[in-house]
Amino acid sequence: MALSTMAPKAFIQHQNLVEQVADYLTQAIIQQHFLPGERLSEVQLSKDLGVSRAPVREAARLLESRGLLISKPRRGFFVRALNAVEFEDVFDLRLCLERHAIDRLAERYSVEAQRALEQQVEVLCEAALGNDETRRIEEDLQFHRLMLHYAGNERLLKAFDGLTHELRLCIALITKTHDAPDTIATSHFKLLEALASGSSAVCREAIDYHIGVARKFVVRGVGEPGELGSQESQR
Amino acid sequence: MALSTMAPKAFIQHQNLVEQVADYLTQAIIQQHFLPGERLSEVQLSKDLGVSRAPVREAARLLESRGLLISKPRRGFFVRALNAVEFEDVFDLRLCLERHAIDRLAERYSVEAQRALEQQVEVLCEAALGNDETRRIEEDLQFHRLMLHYAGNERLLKAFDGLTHELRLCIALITKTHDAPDTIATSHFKLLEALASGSSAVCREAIDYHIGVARKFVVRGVGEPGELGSQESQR
DNA sequence: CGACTGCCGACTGTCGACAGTTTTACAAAC
DNA sequence: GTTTGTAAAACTGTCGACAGTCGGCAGTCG
Repeated sequence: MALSTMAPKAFIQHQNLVEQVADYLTQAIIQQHFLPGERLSEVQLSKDLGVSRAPVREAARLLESRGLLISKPRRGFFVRALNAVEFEDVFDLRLCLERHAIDRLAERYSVEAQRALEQQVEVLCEAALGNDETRRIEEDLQFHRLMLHYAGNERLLKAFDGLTHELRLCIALITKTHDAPDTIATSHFKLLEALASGSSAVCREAIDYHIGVARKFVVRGVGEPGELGSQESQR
Repeated sequence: MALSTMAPKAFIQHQNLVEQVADYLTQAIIQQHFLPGERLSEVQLSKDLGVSRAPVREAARLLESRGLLISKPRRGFFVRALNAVEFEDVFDLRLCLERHAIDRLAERYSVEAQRALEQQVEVLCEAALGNDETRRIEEDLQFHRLMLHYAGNERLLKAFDGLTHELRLCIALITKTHDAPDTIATSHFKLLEALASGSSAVCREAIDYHIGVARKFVVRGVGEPGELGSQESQR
């Protein structure tokens, strides 16, 4: 067999049914095939996907932990609905994490990190010129993931990853976030400049501005508060 | 019936088996009945607890999302082991969240928030005098939960709650964190003073000091890096 | 005509079982 | 003694099924 020529990491995707179902559900929610607040029937999903209820349940639990679904005991799972306050909260938390990250990163800004970020900005700019909105968003998020990664705190990155699921939901709920390509480029270049300067204050100002722009784009157009968004405290 | 005199919220606790199993597992891990890195057998747990494997699996998934367990495909669940770096990361993230929270809280410091926090400090001081170490930790965490809550960002609080599970694990892995009662008291009173001052800089200094002390107490005595702690990136 | 009560359908929570895979134990060969 | 190959045992991933519960609807009483 020619297996030796392949990447050492497992290529045969042993992708669990759970992950497949989770991916399917995530896409369906992001693309609004399920409306916010809608109830998801486990049996219906099992039938549609041709699997049993066990993986569907586990996938739903996974999406619940990611904030895309809400579980109500003996009632089932509902698609998370976000009101304006929750929108603000998500972006505020993002600001919190990224402020900290850029601060840490400025302290330990290696050439490796610099090159990786510059390269990602190029990829992002290229994506911004194309028509694929989804890819643009993903490359944008990837840039920020890299920032968090090189900040040197994996737990911080994990928290950010947890937030990105909701972030994608926020972005998806707004039909148009299409910035002009040059806006995207300069906005990210400013972050690189700030990092290169090494100044904590400059970095903070840059990230505040950067996220402030994104927030403004998204928050505009959010209407009524949905009542399904906030799960009550569980202690 | 005298039901009308009781709280309107549901009294009969519909506690799922999943939650019960999750609580049991959490306690067992915190109290080190399961050692870090140890493999958990689903069938064994089902037999021990007298339930089927389904709720055990779901509870394990829940604890995985909380960072107390690690799942390896086709291998099962393992108790999370934390190395020194991960310890630092947890406290660094905590610092990140609480810095942001105290900043937000200082902007909107209501008398209601002030009274709630002061009351909680009293409860904490009382707990510090007793012998119940667990209760002291819980009351301490509860104080910080209140801070996050009154900061006005529920998503921030949720992130903190997610972190507290790992935080408890960190604390549990250290045998002695026993601060003197007066240290605990003054440490928290300083936070109240800082909030009352309304100065962002003062607040930041106070929270940095507060968490710095806690971190020092915990990080000391962490030895070898455990290999099970870091799950590789999944994208 | 409105409110309450009991029943019905649908669904979730839980269970036991089967198939495929990983681990372990053991024997054989170098 | 170390390594390799094989087989059994244990375990996870998945499935179908049953029981208890929830929401809605019809029937009944005031």
